[in-house]
Amino acid sequence: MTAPEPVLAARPGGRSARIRAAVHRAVVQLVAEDPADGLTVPIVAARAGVHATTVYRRWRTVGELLSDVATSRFSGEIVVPDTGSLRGDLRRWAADVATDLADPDVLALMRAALGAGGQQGACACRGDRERQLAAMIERERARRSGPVPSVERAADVLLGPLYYRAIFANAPGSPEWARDLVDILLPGPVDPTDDGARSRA
Amino acid sequence: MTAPEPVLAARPGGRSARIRAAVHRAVVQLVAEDPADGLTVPIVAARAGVHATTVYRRWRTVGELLSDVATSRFSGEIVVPDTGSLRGDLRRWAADVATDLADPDVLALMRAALGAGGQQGACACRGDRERQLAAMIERERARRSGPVPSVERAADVLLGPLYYRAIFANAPGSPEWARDLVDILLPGPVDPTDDGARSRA
DNA sequence: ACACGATCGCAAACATCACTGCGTTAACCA
DNA sequence: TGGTTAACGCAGTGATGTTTGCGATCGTGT
Repeated sequence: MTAPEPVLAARPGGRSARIRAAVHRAVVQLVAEDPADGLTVPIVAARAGVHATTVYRRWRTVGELLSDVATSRFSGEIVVPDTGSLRGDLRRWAADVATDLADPDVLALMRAALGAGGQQGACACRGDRERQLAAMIERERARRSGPVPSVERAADVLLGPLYYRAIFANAPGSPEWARDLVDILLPGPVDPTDDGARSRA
Repeated sequence: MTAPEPVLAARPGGRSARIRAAVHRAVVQLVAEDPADGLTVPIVAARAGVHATTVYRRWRTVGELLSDVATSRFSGEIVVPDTGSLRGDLRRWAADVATDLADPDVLALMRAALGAGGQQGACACRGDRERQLAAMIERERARRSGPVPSVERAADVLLGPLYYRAIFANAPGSPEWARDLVDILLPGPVDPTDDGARSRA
């Protein structure tokens, strides 16, 4: 009642932020270098130029650390486009996601987060993407009155193939391929004006 | 030229097979019990009633062990149906895969194999499924002369959503939902006789 | 049934990891 | 600008994981 927000107000100051960034960077590097090799706290700490104790205190286990890194990496990296139509939005967005998933380092991070982070890690990898999908579909629902695909179906048809190819087939799809996935979700003739390709105008 | 197959003929006799089975069973159990907890060789060995040395010698790392277990688990578990039509085959097969993926233990094993096994683990989880898909499509190609979807597209539309829901969304689809995925791959009116549901006749 | 050799169990040595106080640094606030 | 305290560095310790050499066991072919 006295102070505005007294409880649990952390101290995200300069040093903490610097250490957090260094550790995150170290994790990304190490996972990219040798995905199979078991990641341990001392190794990460050494690479980050930080003491292992610090890592143990901020992130209890390697799994939590990986989940945290994955959450940061897969949040805000892609922006929701606004082309004026759902088809155009989805096409550009799918192409962007495909481009992002084409980076081997990203794949290594996702696999590591899935393995060590379990349920937590899985959510870290897909949470933001599904939210973006929901935002685009919700916007379309407000725009038009006709039938709009559900978020679930959009995730099945778009994120399913995208993530499957990247993680399991280890052959990330091209942006063009990803763009065409939208035609599975939205049947009917393709309106040339609803293109997700970078307009040169 | 002298002996039939002299070189590198291992000794897959009774004891080796027994130990292999015990270790595999231990891995499945432990991964199912606590997916996030880091799996180590001593822990697996203790559960299997085998000495850690043996595990270290047969499988060099935990990653290789997990890949091996995943390969065994995801091979031969599902048989390729033969209903007489591609649509029927795929519908029943997709439903079977969905049923298999609904087991939390299977999900835990897949995540662990992805994390520790890397590329190897990923292939272990999808290899047999994609081969089955190719077999069904190849059979259809020999049966009819019309257009038949490619294996790649079938994997995108069927395995993509199936695996995505299981691994990332942690909400495995129902067999009925999986069955309907086939209608995305094979457009046109659904022939009632081409059903993948268990016929009660 | 016998001999050969691959595989396993065992124990010890070694390396690494995970955790715990305590002193020090530096971010936050008045 | 100075005090307060959360967060970090440090060193030591117990626990755990990994490797290696040797003797024993059990499958395999004759």
